[in-house]
Amino acid sequence: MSEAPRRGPASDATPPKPPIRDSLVAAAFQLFLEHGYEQTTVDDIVTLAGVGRRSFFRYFPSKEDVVFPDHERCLADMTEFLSSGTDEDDPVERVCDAARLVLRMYAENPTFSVQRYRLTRKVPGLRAYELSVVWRYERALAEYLRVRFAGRRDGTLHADVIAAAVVAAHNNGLRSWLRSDGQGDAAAAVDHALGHVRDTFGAKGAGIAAPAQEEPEDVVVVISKRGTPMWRVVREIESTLRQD
Amino acid sequence: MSEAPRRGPASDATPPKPPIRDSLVAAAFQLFLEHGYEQTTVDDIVTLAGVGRRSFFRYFPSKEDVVFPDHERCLADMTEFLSSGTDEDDPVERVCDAARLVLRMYAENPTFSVQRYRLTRKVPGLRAYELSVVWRYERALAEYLRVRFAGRRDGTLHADVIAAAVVAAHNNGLRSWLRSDGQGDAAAAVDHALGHVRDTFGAKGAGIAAPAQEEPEDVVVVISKRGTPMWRVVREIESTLRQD
DNA sequence: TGCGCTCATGGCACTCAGTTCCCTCCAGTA
DNA sequence: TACTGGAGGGAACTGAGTGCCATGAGCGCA
Repeated sequence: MSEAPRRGPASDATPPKPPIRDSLVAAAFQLFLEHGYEQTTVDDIVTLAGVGRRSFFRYFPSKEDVVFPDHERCLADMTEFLSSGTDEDDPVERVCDAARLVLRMYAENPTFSVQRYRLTRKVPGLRAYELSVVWRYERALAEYLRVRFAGRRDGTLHADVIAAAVVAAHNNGLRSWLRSDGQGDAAAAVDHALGHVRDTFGAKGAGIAAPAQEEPEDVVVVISKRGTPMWRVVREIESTLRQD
Repeated sequence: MSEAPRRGPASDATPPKPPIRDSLVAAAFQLFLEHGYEQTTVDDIVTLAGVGRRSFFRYFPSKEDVVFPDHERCLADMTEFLSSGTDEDDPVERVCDAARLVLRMYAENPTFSVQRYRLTRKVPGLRAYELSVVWRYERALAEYLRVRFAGRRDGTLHADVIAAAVVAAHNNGLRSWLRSDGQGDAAAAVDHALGHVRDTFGAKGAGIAAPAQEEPEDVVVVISKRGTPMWRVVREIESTLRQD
């Protein structure tokens, strides 16, 4: 049956009865796959799992959470990974490696991940929930990059764009692996996708248009197409001179 | 009181009684700002608006939707804008312009947009809803780019990454404007942010601080001391451009 | 004029997610 | 034995969202 995701850091010796949390996840996925997500009520789940209804909401804040039982831990792992780096790390490489942590979580339980992928694709509520989870990953990456790019002109803009690109590339690779029913090489797909991001934004790619980083401080260079409307040129200048 | 968002394409002659939809939006925002989103029930809204509870759910599929009353139309505008382009259009320019459509919607009602921004920042449920809206914009951009990049190696990957970058840049500019309580220049902020995306991904980088490998013929370079009065800079540019 | 049709609205009751409050059970302990 | 604290169970409540039906206004048509 559907494999339960990894336990928390509790005791590893639980031979006879699986802990309630795992029972709930297993029961939920069995029913979701059999009758659909919306057709399954929380009462159905707790009945199958043999626990009280109140206990469900003790382990999962909402019905949606039971579908993503390990994202909270993964997010904690990611923030810890990012905060444990040094200033020597290339920032883009670092966030790419952080994204690989998420991939690893998915790859640990291929059939579970594929089942969940099929569920989230067809249930709008679950898709929305997943978006909010992905958003938290993206925020974690962006926060890290904002710190690393602090002081740089348009640092937060760089951080936000690169974080979004990394997440998009990761998801592109991840989804192509999930669509293959977990048959292909997940790491290869994501590495390939992240490679493009690194080529675009990475250190040797010279970054995006870092304006005047090497210029003397009191000079601004504006390059504009001949024929560009004047109001647009003025607007560009104004927004550039405005310090963030 | 809180300004109602733009009507649909209905009759423009409705002097005495605002249509039910607008009454609901106005009543909802009044209560949300006064007591908070979660503290306000749908019953409160319909009572204040003077309509039946059942009518609320006829106009808005959920309580969250009343906070984003015009996104559906904007999304339709965007998809229509994208599908009405030609193959001559630069794809990156096109999606940047599509993003500007969203900005225009926000800029049309500054105070409404700022109020909504404050709400979505503090209510997790609304934030999640907004994420799902943004996701649909991003999907529309990515779909367009996938078609334009069809046949190209890693076309869908490029499409996904660029769409994500455009959305992130747009949101970066939009948020900075929203944080200024709608005082700053929204278009300038977003143009500036999108300029970086164009410089990173665009075919011809014709923007601020573009990597200056362009044909000199198309390009004007203005060098100016920081602190120079704006009128002097503008005059400099104008006189330069007038030379043709 | 009156008949029937359609459509917008209101009202009522229902399901179900999520919460609050309180209960029991059990382990450890003095 | 009594005390205590935490884990779990259960009843009742709130509120979002839905289905069903009644009402009433407008409208074409005989």
